[in-house]
Amino acid sequence: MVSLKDVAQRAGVSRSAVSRTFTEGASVAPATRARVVEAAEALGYRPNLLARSLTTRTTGLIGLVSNNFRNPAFLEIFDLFTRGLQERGLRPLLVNLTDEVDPARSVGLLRQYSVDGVIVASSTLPTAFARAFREAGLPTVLAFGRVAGEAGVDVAAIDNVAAGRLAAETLLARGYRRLGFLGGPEGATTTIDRLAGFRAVAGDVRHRFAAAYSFEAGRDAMRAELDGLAEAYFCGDDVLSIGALSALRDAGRSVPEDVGLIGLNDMAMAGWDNIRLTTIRQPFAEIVGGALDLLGDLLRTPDKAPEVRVYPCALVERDTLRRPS
Amino acid sequence: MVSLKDVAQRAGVSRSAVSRTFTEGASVAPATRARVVEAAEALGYRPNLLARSLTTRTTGLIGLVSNNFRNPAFLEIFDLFTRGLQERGLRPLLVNLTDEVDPARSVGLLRQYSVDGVIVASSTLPTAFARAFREAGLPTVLAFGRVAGEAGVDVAAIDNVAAGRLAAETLLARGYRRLGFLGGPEGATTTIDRLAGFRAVAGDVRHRFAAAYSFEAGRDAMRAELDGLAEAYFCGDDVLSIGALSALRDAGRSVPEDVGLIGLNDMAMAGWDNIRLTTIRQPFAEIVGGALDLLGDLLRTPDKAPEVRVYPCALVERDTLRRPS
DNA sequence: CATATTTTTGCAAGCGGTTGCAAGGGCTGG
DNA sequence: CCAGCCCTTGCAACCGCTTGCAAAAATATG
Repeated sequence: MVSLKDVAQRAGVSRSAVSRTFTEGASVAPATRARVVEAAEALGYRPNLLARSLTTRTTGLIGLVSNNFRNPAFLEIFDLFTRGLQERGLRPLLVNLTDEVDPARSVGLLRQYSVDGVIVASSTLPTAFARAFREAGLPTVLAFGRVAGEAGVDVAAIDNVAAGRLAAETLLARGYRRLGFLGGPEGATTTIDRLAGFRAVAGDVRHRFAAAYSFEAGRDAMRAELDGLAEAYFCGDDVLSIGALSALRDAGRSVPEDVGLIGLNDMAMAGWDNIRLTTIRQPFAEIVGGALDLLGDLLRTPDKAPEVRVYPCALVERDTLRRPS
Repeated sequence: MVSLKDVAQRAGVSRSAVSRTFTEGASVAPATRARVVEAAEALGYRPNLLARSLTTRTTGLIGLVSNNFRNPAFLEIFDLFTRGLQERGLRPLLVNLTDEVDPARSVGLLRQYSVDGVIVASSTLPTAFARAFREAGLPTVLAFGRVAGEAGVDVAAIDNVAAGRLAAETLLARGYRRLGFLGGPEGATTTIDRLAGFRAVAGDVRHRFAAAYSFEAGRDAMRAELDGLAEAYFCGDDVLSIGALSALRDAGRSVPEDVGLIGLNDMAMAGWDNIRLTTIRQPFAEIVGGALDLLGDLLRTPDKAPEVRVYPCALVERDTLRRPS
C-alpha cells in the first residue's frame, strides 16, 4: 500500500506538502502541488480515509440500521438511502438488526467503527434503539418511525395516526360499514398509531395483528378473519394487503365488492397490473431526502434541537376499493 | 471519546497493558486485566477499531457492492449477506453501483476505506468490476455472476448455461414447441449464458431483452412480443416473468394453456398464491454461504488460487406451465 | 536461599495521516 | 537596494492503538 511518505519521497517534498495537496483549502504552491499530484498518480496513491479520520474525527461512515429485510418496500428505501448518502460523500455501513434486542450492542458496534451518524430506517424497531444511539452521542435520525413523542431524536416520517384516519374516512366514504384493521407487528409504534387513527374515526373496530410485514403473515391473518369478516380492512402495509387479498380470493370473496382492502406504502408492487392495490402512499423519496437533510444538519451542528419532519400521505386509487358513488 | 490513555490512567497501568487486555492472546496478568476491565467499564471504553486497523492492517470492513436495487430478490440476498457477515465479525460497507460505469472509481473508494475484501453481488454488473477489484489487490468474490472464464476471481453462482438448458428441456417436455427467450439486460453475462444454454437445446429461438430486471420491463417486453407470440417463454428472472404474465393476461392470453412461462430465481414472491410462477430455483442461501466461505478463505490466504463454486438449480413446479402429461 | 526461567510490564517507535508554528523565500513598494 | 509582507514549506507533535524489545517481577529449580 502506497502512503503519504512514498509520495513525498518521490516528489521530493515533505509529508505535510502532500497531505496539504489532498486537503481542501490548504496552502500549497501550484508548482509543488503539480509535482505531488504527478507523483501520486504515478504511484496510484489515495489518502487513507480511516487514518485521516483519526485526526479529523470524521469518518464519513453512516450507520444505516434496519430490521426490515423482508419487505420489498425497503429495497426501494435502501436504494434511495445509499444513493443519497453517496451523493453527499458519505458511506453506509449497513447494520441488520433482525433478531437483535439489545440496543447497547448496536451502540458499541457503531461507536467502534466511529460512524459519524446513524440512520434508523425502520417502522418496527423499538424506539429504544434510536434513543440509545442518540444518548450515546451519535447523531441519529429516525426514518419511517413515529413522529410524536420520540423526545430527542430527529424524525422524518408520515403521521401514522393521520394515515389511520385517512384510511377509515376513505372506507366509510366508499360505503363500507363494518370496518376491520389488519395491522403489522403488534408492538410497533407505527402499528399502534395507525390503529389509533383508524379507531378515532371508525370507532372500536375489530383488529388483528400480523406477525411480520410479509405476504404469509398477511395471508394467515386474513384467513383467521374469514369467519366474521368485516366489510373492509385497512392493512398495515402493502405486502400484508397482498397476502390478505390472496386469502380473500382463495376463499371466494370478491374484492372490492364483497370486501374492500386498503394498504399503506404504495410500493412499486402495489401498482403492478395483476395486483392494483388501493393504498395510501408514503412518499419514500421525500422522506429519505428529508432524513438525509436532517442528518446533514445534525452533522454540521451536533447539538441542534431535534426536529420532526412530517410528510403527507395520499390516497392512491386502484382496484381493491369500490369507487366513490 | 474515551481512549486507551484514559483507561490506562484510571487503572494505573501503561497504555500497552490496556491494549493487551483487549487483544486476543496477549500476555496480561489476571490481576491487571481485572483492574483494566473495571476501569474500562467505568469509563465506557471500547477500542477504536479504525485506529487499531492502522497497525493491524485489517478493518473488518467488507465492500458489499451491487447494482440490483430494483429486484426484490436482492433484498433477500442482502439480508443473507449482512447476517452472514455479521456472524463472521465483518461489517458490510454497502456500495450502490447503479448508474456507475467506471470500475476505477469504485476501486478508489474501496481502497480509501481500506476494506478487507469485497463481495460483488450482482448478476448484471460488467465483469470488469470484479476483475478491477481483484487486480487492485482486493480479495474479491463474485456472487450471482458468470461461473466460467472469469479468470482470477472467486465465484459462487449457478451455471446459467445449465439453467438455460433446463428451461428449454422443461418447456419441450411439456409439449410447448415454438419457444421464446425473454431475457434480462442484453449485455449481462448471465443473460448471455442463459440464452446460450436455452438455444443449445431449443435451437435458434426468437428472443428479446428487457431493459432491466423489473416488472415494467418484463411487461413491456412481453407486450412487444404479442404479435408473433411463441408458445412458451423462458424469462430471465421472476420479476420479469411476473411482468410478462401481466401483459399476457391483459391481452387475454391464458397462462399456461395458450402460453407457458418459466422464470428464474424462485424469489419469495414467485410462490405467492396469486402469482404461483413456475420457475427455476437459485439456491440463494447456499450461494451466499458459499460466497462468504470463499471470502473467508481468501482473507486467510490472500493469494490462494481463485475458486469457482457452482450450485445446482432445480425446477419449481407451480402454475405457469402445463403439467407433464 | 541463590539462581535460572518464565511472565508481565513499560518504553518507544510506528501505522497513515493532519496541523500549529516558526522559518524560509519571493514579491512588492519605496 | 532594502524593508516588509505574505505565501509556502518543513518540523514535530499528535490522533488512538499495536508491538518488538528489554527490564522488572514473579515463579520454578536445585
